[in-house]
Amino acid sequence: MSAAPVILWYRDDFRLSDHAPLRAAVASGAPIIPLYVLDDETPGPWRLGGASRWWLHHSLAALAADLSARGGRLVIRRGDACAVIRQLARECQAQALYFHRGYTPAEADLERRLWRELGDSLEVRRFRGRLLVEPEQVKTGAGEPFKVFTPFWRACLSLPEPEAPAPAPERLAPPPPEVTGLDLDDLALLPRTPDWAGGLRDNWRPGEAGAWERLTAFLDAAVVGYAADRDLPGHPGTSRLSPHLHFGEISPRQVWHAVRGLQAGYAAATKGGDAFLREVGWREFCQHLLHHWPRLPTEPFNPRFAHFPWREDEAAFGAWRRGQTGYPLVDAGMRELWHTGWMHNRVRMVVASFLVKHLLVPWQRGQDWFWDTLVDADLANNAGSWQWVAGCGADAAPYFRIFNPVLQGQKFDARGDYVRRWVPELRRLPDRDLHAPFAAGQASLAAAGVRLGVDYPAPLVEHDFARQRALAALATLREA
DNA sequence: TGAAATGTTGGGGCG
DNA sequence: ACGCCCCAACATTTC
Repeated sequence: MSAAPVILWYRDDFRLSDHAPLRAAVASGAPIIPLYVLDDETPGPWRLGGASRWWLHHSLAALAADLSARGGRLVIRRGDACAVIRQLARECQAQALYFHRGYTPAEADLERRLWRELGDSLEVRRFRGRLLVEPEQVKTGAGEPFKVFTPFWRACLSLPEPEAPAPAPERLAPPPPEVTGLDLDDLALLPRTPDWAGGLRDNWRPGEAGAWERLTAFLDAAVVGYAADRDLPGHPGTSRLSPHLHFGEISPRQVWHAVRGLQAGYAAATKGGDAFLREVGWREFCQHLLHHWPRLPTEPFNPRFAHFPWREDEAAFGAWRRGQTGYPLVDAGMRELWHTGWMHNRVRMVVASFLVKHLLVPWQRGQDWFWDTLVDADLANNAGSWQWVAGCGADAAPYFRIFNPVLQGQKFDARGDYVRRWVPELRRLPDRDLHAPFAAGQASLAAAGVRLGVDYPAPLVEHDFARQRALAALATLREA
């Protein structure tokens, strides 16, 4: 007579190592039902985007394989998670439900419902593990949540060191054989007609092993120069861990300890490692912000911006999405995003600033596009970062800080590697004209085979005009 | 995790 | 030799 099974509910924590709910399930000695529930039906603005669906498919495939290798079996179902779990628990007489705490409003709601509806019949246990620091662990002197990053991060760093991560269990007891689920393919997560995922396949390896491959490669090479090189989009100076962290294929605690471990024996990694962990800190900050301000993805954190005179300009928004603004750095970024599902962070700031300030398109529209196209699309990071760029967020860049896309290109892509890669029609322009083809001489354009307005668009707006217009729009907020 | 405008300074050309 | 102007180069302020 085997014990009643434990349901191990997976959601954006698709790993076996450093996984407290899994460890507890193994320790219970009971059969384990690793469960993933795709909720595609519940209406809501944050249904998974296309790139996220692609990643999810492959991450689930990797998780299923990793579980099988240890004797387990992933069970996939679809529908409202609460209803699915209730049904499954009834089917197999489960004794318990273990899962990681989530921080989005929808996840928090779901957890409350689970407790209310199933708490009497099941042992419902929630674990921490998707963040370094729980929202309740850090508060300002006044007892409020932090609204400024630097003191937030200082408070995080003053806490005791995060626990050392635990290894993956060697074996786990399989679910009862009568428990069935869907095939991964039944979820229809992959793009079909057309299959636009070629660039994603070429650039990414979803899953726990792929996450460690990235982290290891980063710590072996790029972390030493990270503080400066992370700003160069043409240089492989960043970790590219963001999608792996979003899907929980690696935990921030594992990243933390890997970096600290390296720093302990290798002084050259001190500065870069700290700068890198600070970026992990921004992730924590955004997750905390969303926890405390659930309307972060829809409403400006700074309420004054509710009256900002945004423009509805579908043509300009379309040109931005397609990478046809006439500013090479902006266009390179948007094309990198479309092709690979990712964009270098420096360029994310520039393209976002361009949309919000040069075009005056609401930041929510940009957020929507990123949500659909980024493999690391994350509700908290996306909302926090767009609000930061737009100037209405917590600890935001002041609205009047307007990036000049030409200067940003000359400064961070001086040799043009990045622009030439993603905007090949400009490849033959000399460095001095590459970031401003509209200002190049006729001879230079002709020599490079570029006809403005034919091979490459003229600028959507002129920078000086757009800058003045954005500042004028901001001025209306002060009057209001 | 800016950029542009404005102010200041100091070297050098020139009458 | 001297004052004047120009204008980088740098600093400060403003948006």
